[in-house]
Amino acid sequence: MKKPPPLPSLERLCGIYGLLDSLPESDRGRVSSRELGRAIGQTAETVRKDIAHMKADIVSAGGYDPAELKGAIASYLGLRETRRACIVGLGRLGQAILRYPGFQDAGIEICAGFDRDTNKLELLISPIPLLPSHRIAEYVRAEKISLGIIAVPPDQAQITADRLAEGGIRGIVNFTVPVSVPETVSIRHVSVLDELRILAALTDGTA
Amino acid sequence: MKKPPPLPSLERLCGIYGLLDSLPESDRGRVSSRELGRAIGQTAETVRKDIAHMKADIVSAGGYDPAELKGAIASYLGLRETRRACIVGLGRLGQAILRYPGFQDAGIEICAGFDRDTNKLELLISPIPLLPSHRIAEYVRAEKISLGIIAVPPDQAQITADRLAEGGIRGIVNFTVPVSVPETVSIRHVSVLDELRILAALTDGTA
DNA sequence: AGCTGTGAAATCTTTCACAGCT
DNA sequence: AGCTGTGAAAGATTTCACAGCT
Repeated sequence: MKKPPPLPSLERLCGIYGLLDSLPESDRGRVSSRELGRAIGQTAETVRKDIAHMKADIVSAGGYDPAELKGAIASYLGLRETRRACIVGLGRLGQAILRYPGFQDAGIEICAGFDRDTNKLELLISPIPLLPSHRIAEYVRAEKISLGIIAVPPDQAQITADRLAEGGIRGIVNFTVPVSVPETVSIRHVSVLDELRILAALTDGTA
Repeated sequence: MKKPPPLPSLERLCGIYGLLDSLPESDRGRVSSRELGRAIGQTAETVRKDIAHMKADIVSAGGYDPAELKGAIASYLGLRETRRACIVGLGRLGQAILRYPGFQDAGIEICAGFDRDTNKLELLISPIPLLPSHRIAEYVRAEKISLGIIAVPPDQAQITADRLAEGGIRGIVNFTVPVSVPETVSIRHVSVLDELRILAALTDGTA
């Protein structure tokens, strides 16, 4: 990407990209910054600024062309080439992600699953390789996997992160407790509980 | 809460709260702003400012007492009384959340599940009531459920949000495509795909 | 020695306002 | 009439720096 955009802007652009991606192909009309903003809970100006950040030549006659905008975002964010990702932890959550159909044509390829329990590995049916967790570092490195998803029990979170880091992973989506990683690794923590608590705080009686 | 804190601060406080919550009870030592910051990826100053926002009387002799800090955050954010939540969509993801053990003693009580497919409702075994989706509004209102989780297929996301809103829900965690809700409802969108894309952008060759 | 609390500065983001284009 | 692009203003957040406490 030409110049690292502010993180909030990057997050919004990814949201917009996902939105455009889920738009039916048939939707030939143009889309305005106001509509985009409403969909992701932002103002039209913020959306325009985000788009302006990209400094892409976008035709903006009465709104944007969805396909063109999507392409511009993809180029800007480096989403053009598919990134290889793996999941560690094949419990309920891990399997749900493993089976999530949305990764098709989304620029992300889930190409391996890991679990500590070798019995489980044999029972699960999957089109992609499922391997024991002790092979994470080796396999990630060999297969040039750059992104990882952690969906293991809390007490295994840190060792999982360590193994991924050892394999040279670049980014981690962490569904468990916070872990520490080397500076070379970007990490995104996601927690339903945290989200629910944020909502609880936002909506308590006094608010 | 005394005064609505900035959203980023609120998010961090929730993160810290979760962290303290997952700390072993035995951990009698005090915890410093630096440690907390490292765990959630922030500077010590930011953490201190967040804590200062609460204007709580916290003893801060060489760090904070975990239990005291946790209690202060709980009071401040209105996390003291348990909030009732429901899940809509009992596919793989919905079930994973339904079965997630972490809600115990976490101030959130998942007290109903909904799905469009009545066959599925009968097959699933659950200690909490599972009901058909058309009953959402009625049940949410009757049972005073204030938070909802949307884990349905994309094409049902909007109608699900509408039903939750109709039932008077206060907040929604949305795992699907963006939906629009009345201003009375707070919404948090969470998407693995978005997170992976953000990481992809953050870690592409040029970064 | 280490840690917190906090004003002040610096930085980053968003909003406003309006010119220009279709 | 509606929409984008963008400088300038406003606003919010983070970082700095240091006094004060244990």
